[in-house]
Amino acid sequence: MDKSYNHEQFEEKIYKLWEKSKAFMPQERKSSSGKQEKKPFTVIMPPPNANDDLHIGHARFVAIEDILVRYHRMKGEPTLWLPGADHAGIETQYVFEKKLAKEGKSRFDYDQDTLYKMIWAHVMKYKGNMENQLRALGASCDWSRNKFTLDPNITKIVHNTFKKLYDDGLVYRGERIINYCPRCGTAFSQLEVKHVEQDDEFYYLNYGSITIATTRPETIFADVAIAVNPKDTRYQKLIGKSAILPLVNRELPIIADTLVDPEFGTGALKVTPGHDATDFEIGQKHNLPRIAVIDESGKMINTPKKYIGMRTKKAREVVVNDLKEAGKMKKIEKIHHTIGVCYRDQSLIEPMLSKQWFIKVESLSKKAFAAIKKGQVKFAAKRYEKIAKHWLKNLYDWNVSRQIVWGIRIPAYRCQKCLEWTITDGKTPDKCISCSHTKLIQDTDTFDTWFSSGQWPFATLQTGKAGDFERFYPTSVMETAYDILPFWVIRMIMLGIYVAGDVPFKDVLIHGLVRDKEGQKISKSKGNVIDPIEMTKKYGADALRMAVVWGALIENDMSLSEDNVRGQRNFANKIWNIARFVLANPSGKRTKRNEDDNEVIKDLRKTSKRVTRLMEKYRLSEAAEEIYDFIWKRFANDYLEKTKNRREEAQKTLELVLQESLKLLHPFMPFVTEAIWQTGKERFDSPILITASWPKG
RNA sequence: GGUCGUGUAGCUCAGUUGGCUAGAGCGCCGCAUUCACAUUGCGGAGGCCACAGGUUCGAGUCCUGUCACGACCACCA
Repeated sequence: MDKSYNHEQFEEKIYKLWEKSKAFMPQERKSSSGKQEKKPFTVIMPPPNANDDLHIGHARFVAIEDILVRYHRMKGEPTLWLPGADHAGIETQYVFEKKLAKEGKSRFDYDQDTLYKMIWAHVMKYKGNMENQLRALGASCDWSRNKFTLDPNITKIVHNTFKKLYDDGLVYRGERIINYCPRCGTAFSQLEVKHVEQDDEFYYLNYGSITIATTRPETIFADVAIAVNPKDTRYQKLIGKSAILPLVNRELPIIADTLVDPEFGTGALKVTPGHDATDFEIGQKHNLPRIAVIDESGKMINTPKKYIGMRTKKAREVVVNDLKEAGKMKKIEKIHHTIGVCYRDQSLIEPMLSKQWFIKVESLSKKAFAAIKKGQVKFAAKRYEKIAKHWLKNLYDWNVSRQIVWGIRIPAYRCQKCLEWTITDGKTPDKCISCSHTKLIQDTDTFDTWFSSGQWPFATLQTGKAGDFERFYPTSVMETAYDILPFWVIRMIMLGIYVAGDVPFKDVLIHGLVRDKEGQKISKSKGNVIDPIEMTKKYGADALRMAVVWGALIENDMSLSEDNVRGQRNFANKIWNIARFVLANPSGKRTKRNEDDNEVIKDLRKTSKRVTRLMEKYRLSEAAEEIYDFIWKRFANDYLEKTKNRREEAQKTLELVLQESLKLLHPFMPFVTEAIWQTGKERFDSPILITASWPKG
């Protein structure tokens, strides 16, 4: 054995050894007495986006899940960790469009089919890359069951689910105010809109009999009424009268609605149902028309001629100027308020009218809520249960259509004669369901990525090997980051219950983010990124894995610095050198244990017991520290030193303690422990560590 | 405005039904070198556990309030 552990020399070889041993696949381990196999332990990997390298956050989830999986595998449970990749609709298209822009091209230079194929090629490259990075981190997942969200049999399931929802009356196509990003050219769901605070101008405009205040004067042409609060004494006598829209002198009715806040602005609201969600609601109640003055590219329409075609920002300037000239601008104030921006590119979200496919969520979310309440889904950290429940109670109907090509095309076909829609399970229909006309055209929209990934646990198992779904569903634990709890976790519960008839997982383990050593969020713009692959190359996968679970509870954010990784590399070297010491001597024959031997074995058992208990409670950082402390302090610094003048006598005990230490540490640091095991395997109780038996407490 | 959460050594964090003489890693200081490992060993400094009240034989741990910070949500045009 070398003087220090050289990870580069072992990692690839050992990964291949594991794969060859088939340990990554769930093993049938019927006991000799013919009893049933142990209950399987199943984890569906949150599929990383197939559009980029893994980042440090991925390294943390890989470490956490792999630790759990390896632990349960060693306990002899048939263990399945099912890997996959996500096509990540909007994110991937966004990345790809940036790449096109660099070449001076845009998505509008290609037809839908060509663009789709180009993105496909791009994604396939990154998908393979990403999978190799998972291997480099030591992920012991079953590659024979690897899945991609755009696999034909997965999209088939997604189509079926949509059809089922439609047949059950849970899908409708509705004109609603949607969150539209003109730059991305697509609508977003409620969850994909970020709110940021900013200062803006607040314009007070003269509408004849009444003054209104607005931040968006360019939308006045879409006004259809003025609303005041019915209790507002200032305006009560104006209700039923009319106001005059400046610049175009259109008459607007003054109506009363309780949604108007009398404290805000002048207490009078310009009702613009075409470009504001609240106004839309008011408009519906009062049966008002809807006018759109901004189109999908963010340009003005349906306005006086001079504004048509202007971008909204420019239009605002010109309108403000015209209002001033017309003497209709009473005053301008500053206002600090919150606006919606695209979570992807931070550009302003335009609320606008659009026809989209919606899913009625109420019946689904109620069942999901009940499942959590009944404990069918348990959250390892209670505070996330609260958040999940909060979300399930506050969901709007889910807009699942996106105006992008990169995704699963919605199986909705529109009749060219009667304009009715025919929904199928993916097949092109022969004829329209309402008029039997035979010319139909498919909707060009694709599904929200979360609609397909919300079906991931049952979709992956139903399209896997025969019997997988029956054997592994519901899965044991869903481990994922808190920032996608509302996007993903609650949708999986909703759709899992609805389609597969049972919750998708029994436990939810939410992990926190990895931050830099000052506790700052990691981002490319801050320049504080920690590249997991670079760390792996420099210090070894074991060191990185240990570092990303070390020092903070799984559910909390953690700070990581290179020093932490280096420290764990030192620990890997420590166990290597312990082994070097122990394995240097020939295996002892019969030996007499003295008090030191007995004590260390007793402590080993205590440690094993504690570690096991901590693992069951997902307290991985404490388990890691327990093992670290035992191996470094108790075993190396204390016991091992005491054996130096009685090597032969203590040899058997040294080997036993080493063997059990390697087992305890293996889930955390799989490579170095297996490397040692293979070096001295004739002295240990299994030919390969990955499937050796977990120490008894 | 609402919800969730956080404030413990220089830094990053543990401290799970109240018993702590408050811990770990990193950092810092001193000493040790042909011993499995300097990717090391031994020793050490460093904390009114945010603040103020309360419950209790006993509170870092429970309750109330205050202050500070963070995340998320919301129809304030």
